[in-house]
Amino acid sequence: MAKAKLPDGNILEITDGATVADLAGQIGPGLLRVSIAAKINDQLVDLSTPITGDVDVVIITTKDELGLEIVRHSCAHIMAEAICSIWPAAKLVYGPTVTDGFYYDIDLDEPIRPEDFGAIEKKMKEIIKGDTPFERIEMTRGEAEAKMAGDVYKLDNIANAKGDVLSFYRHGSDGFEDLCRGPHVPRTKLIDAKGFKVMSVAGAYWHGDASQKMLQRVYGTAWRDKKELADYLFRLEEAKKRDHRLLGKQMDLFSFHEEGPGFAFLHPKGMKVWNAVIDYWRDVHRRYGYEEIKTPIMLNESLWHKSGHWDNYKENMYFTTVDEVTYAVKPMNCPGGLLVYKSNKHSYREFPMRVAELGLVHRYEASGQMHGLVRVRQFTQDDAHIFCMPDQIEAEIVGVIDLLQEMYKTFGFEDYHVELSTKPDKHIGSDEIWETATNALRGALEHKGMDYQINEGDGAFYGPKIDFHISDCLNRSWQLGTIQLDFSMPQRFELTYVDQDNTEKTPVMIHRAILGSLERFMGILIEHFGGNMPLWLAPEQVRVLPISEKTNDYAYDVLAKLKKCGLYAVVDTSDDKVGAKIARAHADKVPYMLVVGPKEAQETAVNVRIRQSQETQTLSLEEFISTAVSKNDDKSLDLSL
RNA sequence: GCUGCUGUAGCUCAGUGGUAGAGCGCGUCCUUGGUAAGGACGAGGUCAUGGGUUCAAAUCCCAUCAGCAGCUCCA
Repeated sequence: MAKAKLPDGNILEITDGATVADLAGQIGPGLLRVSIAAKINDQLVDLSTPITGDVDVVIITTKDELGLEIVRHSCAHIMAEAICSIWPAAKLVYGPTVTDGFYYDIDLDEPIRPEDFGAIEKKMKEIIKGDTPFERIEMTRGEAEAKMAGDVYKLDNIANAKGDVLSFYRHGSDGFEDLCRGPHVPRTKLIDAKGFKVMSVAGAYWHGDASQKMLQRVYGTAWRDKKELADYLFRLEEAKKRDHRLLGKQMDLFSFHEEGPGFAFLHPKGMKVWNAVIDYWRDVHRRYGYEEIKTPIMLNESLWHKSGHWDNYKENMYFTTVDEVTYAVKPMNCPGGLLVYKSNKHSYREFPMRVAELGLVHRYEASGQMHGLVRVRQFTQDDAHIFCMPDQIEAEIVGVIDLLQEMYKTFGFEDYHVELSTKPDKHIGSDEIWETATNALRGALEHKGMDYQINEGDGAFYGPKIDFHISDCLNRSWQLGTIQLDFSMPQRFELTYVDQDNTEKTPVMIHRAILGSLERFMGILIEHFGGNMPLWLAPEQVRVLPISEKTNDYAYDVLAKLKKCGLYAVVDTSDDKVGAKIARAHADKVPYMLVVGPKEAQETAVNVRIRQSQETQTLSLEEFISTAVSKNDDKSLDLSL
């Protein structure tokens, strides 16, 4: 007798060689109906797997996350069959699951188009409704190779597979087979025929290598049922409404033009957000002991030879020639900053020396890389360089992280992730200095108790780094802050300081940015708040809505007082009804709407309605202003009065 | 950069090998209305750009530019 130990501690005895499905049936017929696969001794297996000996068994059902992933992967197989039946020339490459769905990479000369999705889905539904079993077929590596002879993609998959026994899965009335480790749902009908959708198709290089053939990657999503799918599609639509490119247009914050691809034009309202960010940035940097400098946006080409940018980065740089002298538009601020450093002799007594610059840089990004404000060709880095001695590194990194945490918290960002990148194969500097520096970075992160991921070998050639990433409305991750140690620049530029013993030494240089690019940061801010900016960042903070022309005079009085107190206020004297004015103020995402009519005019009061709320409250004008001003000054994220 | 898709009024989008459309916005007028959109009239478009096919092209074809999705890249 085999013994199966269940997660609840119960031990069931079953006939040796009986399958997981038999076991599930024994526990309860209801369980068998929703069972998809199982874990035997932590190994994922099909329901049809026989049980031998004493084992731990966890049965995976449609309700489990893992079950859903198996449904998605099985759905990928079914989509592959559907595509092969429509395009017999299609060659299958690789079809894994991803967040919320799956994709299948396909090599097919004829393009698959969105208008074909309906036909693919129809065929998939037929296959699901045919309710054929997923059968596992095992064979040796040699047999698998013989079976797939001539199919470069599957032979490649076989070569990459581990172990001597490989498996294929067969389903469908036509006996569609695909190389796969499994497991799969036992029968096709375990996938809800109304719970999946073919989403999109895009190019993807084989092996993710741009020198390889471009395949067609067909994306799909699959859920437990129709409702879950509908919820997902709804969430996706809602997320798209937060897109900063859309909101930037709707809220009149910025624009892009064909005349300058990748160059953002900030409109008056966008500038208000921008300046609020910068004012705050300056305030924080003063408090953390930074000086600020400004260096030219273009400098003689020779400087970029010296810095190494010309050798490593010239394809991405802009150049201009005047009077036969070539200038390079800076892609980074450091060389300019180093010239400032070199203008004087420095002593260890000045260290740590923290020098910040809001530097406008240009990088010629390839056309397909541009994305709204978050990937542009001209952007403003909130850069700073810290010059210090080796034993000051860790304390300085801790200081930068403190500053970063304070700023992110003020903006309401809690949900960022941290990566530490270490020495790459191609690098400069001794192993010893790399180790000291990497330990300093790690030590600082640990001192701050931060969770981080290590990217082994992903550092810059000139030093290790810590990056801070945050996701946009569609869960695409973008880098904001970065802290990089640099062993290259101080040498190339022969930076020195005079140490205690009166000898000249080379300082350690730390590059750091907190917001990264102000443009990118603004894009992320907009998405983070869905356009509903907190008071201190709102481009229009208060809108005064007179009930009729008769109270326009009072409305202008209110407006004047608001402006005098430094609030961005506007009055809406259009001859719309107050309901229409409120609707428009909501659409414009104005934090406070002040409705004023004869009643309010008589009492020098305002009837306040807060954005996204239905409630109103009447306050004296004085009280409203003092509360709003203090919330503005405190950078409060909360609008309630 | 690569694959696919898209480009029509300020914005969002219909549309068709034969006279250019809607809603919102904008302007004027009526309306002076108490909390999520009152009414009338009007202005506004070389249908991205350049070629080609055709009696005829905004529509079909090619190229270019720009944007979108994904891939690759981001020293």
